[in-house]
Parts: sequence; structure tokens; C-alpha cells
Amino acid sequence: MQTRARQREHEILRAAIRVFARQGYHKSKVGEVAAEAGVAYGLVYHYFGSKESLLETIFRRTWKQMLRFVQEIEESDTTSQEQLRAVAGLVLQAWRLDPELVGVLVREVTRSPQLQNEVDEIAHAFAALERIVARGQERGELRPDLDARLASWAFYGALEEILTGWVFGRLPDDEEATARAEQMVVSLLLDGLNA
Amino acid sequence: MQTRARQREHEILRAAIRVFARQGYHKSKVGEVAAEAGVAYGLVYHYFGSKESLLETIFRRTWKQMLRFVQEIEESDTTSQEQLRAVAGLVLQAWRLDPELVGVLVREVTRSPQLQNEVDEIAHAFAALERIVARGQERGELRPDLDARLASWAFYGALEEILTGWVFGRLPDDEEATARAEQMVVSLLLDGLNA
Amino acid sequence: MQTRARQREHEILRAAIRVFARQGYHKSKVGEVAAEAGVAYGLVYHYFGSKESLLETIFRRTWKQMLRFVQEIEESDTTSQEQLRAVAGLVLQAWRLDPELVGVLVREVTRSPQLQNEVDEIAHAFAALERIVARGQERGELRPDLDARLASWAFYGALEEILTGWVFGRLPDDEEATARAEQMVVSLLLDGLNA
Amino acid sequence: MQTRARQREHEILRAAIRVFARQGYHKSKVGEVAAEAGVAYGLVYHYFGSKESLLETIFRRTWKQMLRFVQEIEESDTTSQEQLRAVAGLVLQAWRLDPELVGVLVREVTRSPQLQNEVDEIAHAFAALERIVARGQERGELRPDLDARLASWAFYGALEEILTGWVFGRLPDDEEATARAEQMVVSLLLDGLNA
DNA sequence: AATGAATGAGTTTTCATTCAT
DNA sequence: TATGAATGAAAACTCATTCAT
Repeated sequence: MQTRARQREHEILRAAIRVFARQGYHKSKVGEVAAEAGVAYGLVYHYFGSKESLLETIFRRTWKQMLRFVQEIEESDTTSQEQLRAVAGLVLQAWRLDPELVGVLVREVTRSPQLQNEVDEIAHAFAALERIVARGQERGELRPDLDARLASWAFYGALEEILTGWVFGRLPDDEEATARAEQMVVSLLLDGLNA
Repeated sequence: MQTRARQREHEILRAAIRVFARQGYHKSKVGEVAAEAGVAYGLVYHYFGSKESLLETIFRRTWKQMLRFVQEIEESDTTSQEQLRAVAGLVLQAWRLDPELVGVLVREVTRSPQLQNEVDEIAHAFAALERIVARGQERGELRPDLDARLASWAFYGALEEILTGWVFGRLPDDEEATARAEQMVVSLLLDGLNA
Repeated sequence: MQTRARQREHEILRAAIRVFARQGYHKSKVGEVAAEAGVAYGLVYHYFGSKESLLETIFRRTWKQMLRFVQEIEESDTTSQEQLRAVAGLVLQAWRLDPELVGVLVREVTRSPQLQNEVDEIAHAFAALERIVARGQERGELRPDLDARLASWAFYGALEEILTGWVFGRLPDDEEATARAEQMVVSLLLDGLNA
Repeated sequence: MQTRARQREHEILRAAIRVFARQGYHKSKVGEVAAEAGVAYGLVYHYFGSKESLLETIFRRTWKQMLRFVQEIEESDTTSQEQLRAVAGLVLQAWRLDPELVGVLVREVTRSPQLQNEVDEIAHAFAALERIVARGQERGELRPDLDARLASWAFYGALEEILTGWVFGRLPDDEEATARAEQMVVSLLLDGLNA
């Protein structure tokens, strides 16, 4: 059935995420992904045409989802502050929901520009974030003197660096710490460091 | 002479930076580095034991320099705000000073954690930035309620993301834009997005 | 099928023996082995993990076989003299049965000690030969005043040197000559050179 | 001075023997020989044209010496038995006199045929040994029914195998054991194994 | 004589991908 | 769908040798 097939495909993809998270994309062999999924060598190629396609699929699906969520947030009927808080929560909570996936995304970020032709969901998500900022400025909720694009990039960069710290074990990531981090980062970005 | 040797080594390292910036570390072949430097294949191995060692050296030297600068800033007799502004300037101006080097650093960030055992200058630089923040809090110049480490990571992340945007041509990077970006990011991080 | 696989493996091993016999292990390239076997480059690595493993397998299998034969001889119900004669026949007749294999073994003997951890069949075969001598001494068939281990080493050394002479074309190896050599060496070792 | 030069050359050669004995010819690098001799890279090439030439020189000089000794023995005014005993002593005592040199010779025997064009002292030494046997047969001191060449090869083979056992630590080689081995091997080869 | 930087051909090994079954 | 044997391009690295100083 298609269901069976979908499940197989999903197993392989999850296996790829685990393997990539463990060793990084480049050091991972297709055979290891197959072994992790408990399937034969060639089956990976049956479902995914190539090794790179595995990574691309991981990026595409994740960012598609991300885009969807950011758009929902964008369309939600709240203040810009709340929206930004929601975006931060979305990004940072991903670490606890699916650390392996986040690990792959963080480790392979630099590959995304190469995949970006294909994965333009990434650009769209960034654009949505930018619109949130811009709208906030129009509404008078956010400072109008900052470039919205730049601000949204800085905003996302701050979040991603926190994820990076967690992924590489250089920032504490227990439940309390992550919850606090979320509050703090948002507070920092909204209110600034100044006393 | 040693001078000759140092020069040779430097030529090869610069060639590596150019090649890595152009094609990325993984797609770059050692032979291409040699050709770019105008030297024979084996000479790369004479000075650097391996391809990876080239990258490691690039990271190590850059971060060593970075660390030195951040420490200078840390010890400078100014407000924390000025110090943070200086750090931001240091990071962001690197793009105009040496775009190829920044390109390599940005593209291969995710390799640095793997190199981090060796390149602990990175950790030291982060620690120095953290101390700047902590000192600012003690002095009452910066908000005391934010975790200094987290804040410094977020701060650096915001800067790095801007660099990333420039490296991948997704943010405008003409002289005016970069100068303005510098002002804005600092303003954003110090004063926040809130209106 | 496994049969197919075994056959492939065997073809590659025989090809390796031919190539190694022709040019020596060190001058032989893995690609030449593949070409000789009529298979692709990587298939050699599919069946054998490395070039050295090819040689090790050759040694191991040959000496396993050798050990088996020597043990049969040891357990045979004849005089020690007959047993030693049989061992000599076994060793020397190998040259006519499989000159290429003998060529490899003789040329690469000095590698065997390095492989000896793995190929302890060699040590076992030597031990069996030593037991034959020791038993002969106990039975009063052989001189009791010689150290059995030393005698068995000298015995084997004499045989191997004859093989070496044949391999390098420095001793005549036509059928008659080899047959006579067998008689003579045994006679020399049993009765001595003295008139 | 020439004396100085000779000394240098000798130092390098001895260094090569040590290094080759330690790791085998193939795994030894010219640089290691230079380092062991305490001289610069290129000086090895100044005195010896190539890596192989080092080995060749080792073989050539040793066998030249060996040839000289065997010829002396051949011309000595004693029985064939005494002459063979002397040859055995010559070969086996080499182990205690210069174990590193013997190690190289034993490990690289199989290279000698390739060097044999150059090093025909080896063939000459074998020929001298053969003449000793043949003369003994003419004199009625040794059995006339054995082929002299074959017998001399077997004789030498027995000796070399003992050396091999010592080199690879598989036969006891303390002073007493080596002295006894010498007696035994000669006794074995002259009188045979038979009771 | 002595140095060691410079050369670059040569080789093993890896591994993504294909394809017959 | 599923398997895993077969393919072979690709690349890092080694190291004997040369040569300018």
C-alpha cells in the first residue's frame, strides 16, 4: 500500500536524521542510514534518489512546516511582540521536541544556501518574519528606525546561536534552562541589553 | 630562510582561503589550493600536514586574533555599551576587510565545534564577550536580569547571521549598508525592538 | 547466491596469486589484480578489505591446508622417516602443483612473521613437524641427541631453500630434477652428508 | 678528507641497517635513515644515489665479505667436514656479531634475487660452498651420490632458517643456545637425523 | 660537503550510485 | 518493492628524489 510505502520512507528519513545528527552529513554513509533503518542498501535509493536528496528532504519538510507555523503566527490576531515571542518559542522549543532534527539543521545550515534554490521555504519563512517586524513598525508597536529585514535576520540569528549552543553542548539545555532562555532572548531582543 | 618559509606558508594559507571561499571546504581539492598558490602539490603537505589542518589553521589564527582584539576591547576604559559596539564593529567590519576569510569562517562554522578541542581560542573569545556583559551588569550599565552567557551568545549570533546574509548575498553589503547595519544591530541589541 | 560470491572471491584470490607471483606483492597494484580477475576495482575491496588482506588470506588458507596435511601425516601409522619423507614430498611437490602460489609464498615469506599473529597456522604446522621429530626420537627411530625444534626448523629450511632455488630459476626444476631433489634432500637430512 | 667522508658514509649505512632492521626496508623512509644518522635529508643522496642503493650496498658488502671468508675456508687445508663446520659457524655466529645486519639480510632475502644482477657475490659464495661439497665428494669425505649444488643449497637453507628463527624471536638465541645450535645443525647435516 | 625546501607521480582506499535478480 | 553485488570516479596522502643555496 501507499501507507506501507510512506511508512518505509519515513523510517528511512528518521534514520537519516539520527545518523546525520550523530556524525554529520559528510561523514555519514548511505549504508549507515540503511543499516540504521534496518533496510537494504538500494532501498534508500528507491525512495530517495541520492544522499543529498535525503538532506534536502529533511530541510524542505522542516522549513515547510516552519513556514506554515510562522505564517499562522503572522496571521494571528495579536501584537507584534506576541508574534515574535511565538516565533522564538517555535524555534527554541524545537530543540526539546526533536533534538536530532535540530542537530542536523544546525550542523548543516551552511549547506542550506546550496539547497536554497530548491528549499525556498527558507526564504519564505524569513520573509514572513520580516513582515511581522514590518507590520509591527507600521502599527507603531516596534521601532520604526530599524531596517525590518536586518532586524529579522538578527532576531533569527540570536535564536539559532542558542540552538547551536545546545546542539554542541555548550549551553545548558535542561528544561528550566531552555524555558528561561526563551524568555530571556525575547526580552533581550524586544527591550535591549541596556539597563 | 625562515622568512622565506613563513612567506610560503602564508601564501598557501591565503590560497586556501580563496579556494575554500569560492567552493567550500569539501568541494575544494588540495591540488586546487596548490595551483592557486602556484606551488607544487606536496608543498601543501610540507607546511600543513593535511587538508583539515589548513582549515584548522585558518580558524585558529583568526580566532586568536579575534580573541586578542576582544580582550583589548574588554580592557579598554569605556562603557560596556561602547565595548559591545566595538565588538560588533570588529565582527562586522571583518566582512569588508577580508570577505574571503569571513566567507570561509561563516561557511564552515559548523566544523569549528569539531575543531573546538584544538581551537579553544573560540571559547576564550566567547568568554571574553561574556565578561564584558557581566561587567556591564555589575556596573549597572546593562540589565542585570539577563543571563550574561546567554546574552553574549545571542549577541554574537545576531552578528554572525548578518555576516551570513552578506556572505550568501542575501543582504545588501555595500559600504553604506554595512555601516548602517552596524549601527542598527548594536541599537537593536542595546535598546531592543520595542517602540 | 553464496556460491556465486564464493566463486568471485576465489577468482580474485587466484588473480592476486598470479599477479603477486609475477611482480611481487609490493610492485603489484590492486588495479592489476582486479584487471587480472576481470572485475571492477572496488570489487576487490568488497571481498577483501585491503591489499594486505589479500596476501594474508593467501597465507592463511595455504598454511591451514598445509597444517591439515602435516597433521594427517603426523597421525599416519608409519615410521618417522616415512613421515618426514611425506612432509618433504608435500612441500616440494607444491612447486609442480601450484608454482604461482609457491612463488608468492617464497617471495613474501618475510612478510609472514608480520602476519604471524593472524596466521598462527604457520606456527602450528611447525609445531606438528617438531612433534614428528620428537616422536621419532622417543621411538628410537631418530637420533635423540638433537633438539627437536631446531632439527625441524633446519629440516624445513632446507626444503624452503630448494623451493626458493626453483622459484628464482636457480635450480633445475624439470620433473626429473624435482623428483630427484626430493629423494636427495630427504636422504641428506636423514643420513647426512658424511661418506 | 676522504677519511671523514668514509666515516660519514659508514654512519649512514649503519643507520640504514638499524632502521631497516627495525621496520623493514619498505616501511623505512629515507628521512628516518637520515635522522637516525643525524644528518640532513639530502646527504643520504650525496653518498648513496637512492634508497635501493642503500640496501644494495648492505647486501653487496656483506656478501663480499662472506664470499671472502668462504673462499678462505675453501682454501684452508682441512677436511670438508671441518670446512662445512666453519661455514656454519660463519653464518650462525653472524647473529651474535651483528644482529641488526642479520635482521636486514634475513628480512630482505627475497629482495636479493632482484639485486642479484648487481650482487653476484651471492652467487659466487653459493658456488664456493658448492665447490666445498664437490671437493669433499671427490676426496671421498662426503657422500658422492648427492648432487653437490642441491646439497649446498639445502645446507645453506638449514642455516638461514635458524637465523630466521632468531631474528623473529621464535628460537632461543642466548649464547648457550646459539653455540649448541651450531653444533647440532652441523651434526644434523653431516650425520643425518637417523638414529 | 651539507642542507632541507620543493616537486609530483603514483597508489590505496572510499563510497555514492547502478542494476541484475 | 526489495536486495546487495558490482562499478569506478575521485581524492587524499606518501615519499623518493631533485636542486637551489
